[in-house]
Amino acid sequence: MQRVSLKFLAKELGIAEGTVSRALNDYPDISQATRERVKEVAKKFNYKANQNARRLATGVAEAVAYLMPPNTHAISEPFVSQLLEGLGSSLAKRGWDLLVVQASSPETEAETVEKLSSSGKVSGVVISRPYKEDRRIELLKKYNMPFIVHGRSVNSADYAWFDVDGEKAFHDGVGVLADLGHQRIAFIGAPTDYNFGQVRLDGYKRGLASNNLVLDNAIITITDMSDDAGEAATARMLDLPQPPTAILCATDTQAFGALAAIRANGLTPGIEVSVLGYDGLDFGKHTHPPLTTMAQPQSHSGEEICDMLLAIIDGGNPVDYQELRSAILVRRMSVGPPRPQ
Amino acid sequence: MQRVSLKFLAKELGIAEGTVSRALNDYPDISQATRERVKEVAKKFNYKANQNARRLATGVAEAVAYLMPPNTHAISEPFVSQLLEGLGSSLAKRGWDLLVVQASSPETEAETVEKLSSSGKVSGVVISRPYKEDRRIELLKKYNMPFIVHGRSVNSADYAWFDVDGEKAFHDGVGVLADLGHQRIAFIGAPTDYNFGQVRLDGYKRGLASNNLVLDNAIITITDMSDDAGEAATARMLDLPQPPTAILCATDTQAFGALAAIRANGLTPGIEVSVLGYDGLDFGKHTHPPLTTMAQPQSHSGEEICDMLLAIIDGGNPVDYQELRSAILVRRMSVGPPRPQ
DNA sequence: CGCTAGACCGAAAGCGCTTTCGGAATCAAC
DNA sequence: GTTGATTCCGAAAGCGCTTTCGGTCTAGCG
Repeated sequence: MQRVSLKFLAKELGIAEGTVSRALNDYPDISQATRERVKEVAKKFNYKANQNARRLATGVAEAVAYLMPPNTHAISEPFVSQLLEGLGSSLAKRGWDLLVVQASSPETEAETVEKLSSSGKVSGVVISRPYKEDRRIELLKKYNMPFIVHGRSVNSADYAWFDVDGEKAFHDGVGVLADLGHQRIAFIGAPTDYNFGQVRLDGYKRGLASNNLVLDNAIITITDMSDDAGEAATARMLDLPQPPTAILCATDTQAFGALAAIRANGLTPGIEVSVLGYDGLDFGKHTHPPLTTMAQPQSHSGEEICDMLLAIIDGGNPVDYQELRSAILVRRMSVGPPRPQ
Repeated sequence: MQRVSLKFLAKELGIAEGTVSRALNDYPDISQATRERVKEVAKKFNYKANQNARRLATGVAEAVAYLMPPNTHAISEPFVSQLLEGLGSSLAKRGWDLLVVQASSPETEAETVEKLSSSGKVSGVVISRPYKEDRRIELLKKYNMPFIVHGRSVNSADYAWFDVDGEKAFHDGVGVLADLGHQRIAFIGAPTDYNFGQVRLDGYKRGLASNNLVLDNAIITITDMSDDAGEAATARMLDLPQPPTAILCATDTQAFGALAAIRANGLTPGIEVSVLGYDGLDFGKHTHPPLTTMAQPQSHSGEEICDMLLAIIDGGNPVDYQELRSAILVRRMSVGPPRPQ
């Protein structure tokens, strides 16, 4: 199979290489006639420009990278999949590529970002779930690489981001529980070196204050975002002299574990102990009982993030691209009024 | 920030560009001394080769693409995430890139494959969940692009693949149900234009035969792979004059829906009606009751698939890379003996 | 001390495309 | 019929790297 290049087409058409290129790229200084002739022959021979050459010549990569969250198994988390899907389809429409890159280890992360920035492979990158202080963000800024973060770090004034207001969500979350009559509301949180972990904790605390509830460290557990961790944390807190009547979880997955622990204790989630999750996973419909949760409006966030990034690549000011969304409550069966004692 | 190129380094070092390149790439005709000197300066200036130039010059892309399954929302399916993660980490170790590409629409799929093959962007591709007759596979063969398919099409003799034996799994699946005493075993399947859909159906039918059970089309429903579809199918079959006592589902997600339909009918899954899923999703632990399922051994399949593909890119014969795995039964609570009538 | 091998490096030719620049051809207008 | 403006295209110079080829220099040998 003869590799069909510009040169080949040019020879075939009897015109210059540069002319073929300009015709294909719709330059205005090419007559309608030759433009059509060129395109026709190109299609006939199924010509596809060599992307590497094109990128080298133009200096634009027409590709963006998604930097996987640092912890392992992150991609299996639904939010990553959702995001990737949105990015992918949005990019595909413009003919751009989506690179998904994983740092092989936390140590090589900086290296990875640097390589991404200097190697010309991509014209922009999106990262998610930043730490409070995130090295990647600093690096990206330093290298002047357009980027957008899905989430925020503590200091988010000078870059583009797309985030859901976790502080508000958790503040309001204790609100719904308190309104139901709960006085002793536990919190299962995520590691606070993640900014979202910190923020959700902050929201919880502020929610307590707003409802004149006392903060009790005994019913606050910071742990990782797995169902097993949620289960262990719940089991422990249920054994307390004064167990909580409701549990607020930083992630749905933790909440799944919480439900299991409650049942294992012979109690009924939603009746004896309420559980409120966060994420809005569809799976939550199928838990026992179905999980009440605060859903991230992530339906088209991938597309939106992509659009924002593209705008920045086109020269937009990152600061103009900061979007804050609100979570919305999905009422299912795991939250109810406290049982009268 | 001065773009640091080979030329820049060469000038800095006072030696020729080509020499710098050869030093960096460990050519044997460079003295130990200059090699070290070059590498040191390269590191000092944080030199990263422009990948586009490199790829253009060498003709090798050092990247592979994952072609997303054609249906929408496919990426949210756990198997895709798992695969992507394995591919990504495996590739990262070698410094290769992972492209995830989505055809913007089914019509443009062929176009997408052709572009992938001709544009020099990648040196190999992996696709999953092929149709019985899959256009992409034909195209990939035609263009002589190294590839491996996750799954198989009907005619899988002449390319590389990695698959789980769905036929056997479903044959054995009706076996475990039959051994428990079930006589009326329903099947909720996936569209049979997907090869895996066909194969699972075939396995089910053969399982019926092996256990001297009659095949009744009334309790076979081919539908799509969502929980809602599973729920609807189950609801319908439960309303039959002779409802099934057990239901075999092509995917766990359908099984989740089946559980819901059974409960909605006032019955208890695992007691009155058994449900056996397929996929081995972790989330199945949290359904009500926990889902018994046949798990795909997908822990490191991404890595394995990557290794196989790389071997083919290195000139290996695709036919030598065909791996068939077996699903394993994960016993949870949704399967039990039929209730004596 | 002259000569032949290596060892090491410089020069240059691409890789396949884009894009600028200028020249030829065409056309209108005087 | 000449001029000036247009239109259209060819030529050529890169983009930043790799890789071949040949030349210089040193070392080793007789």
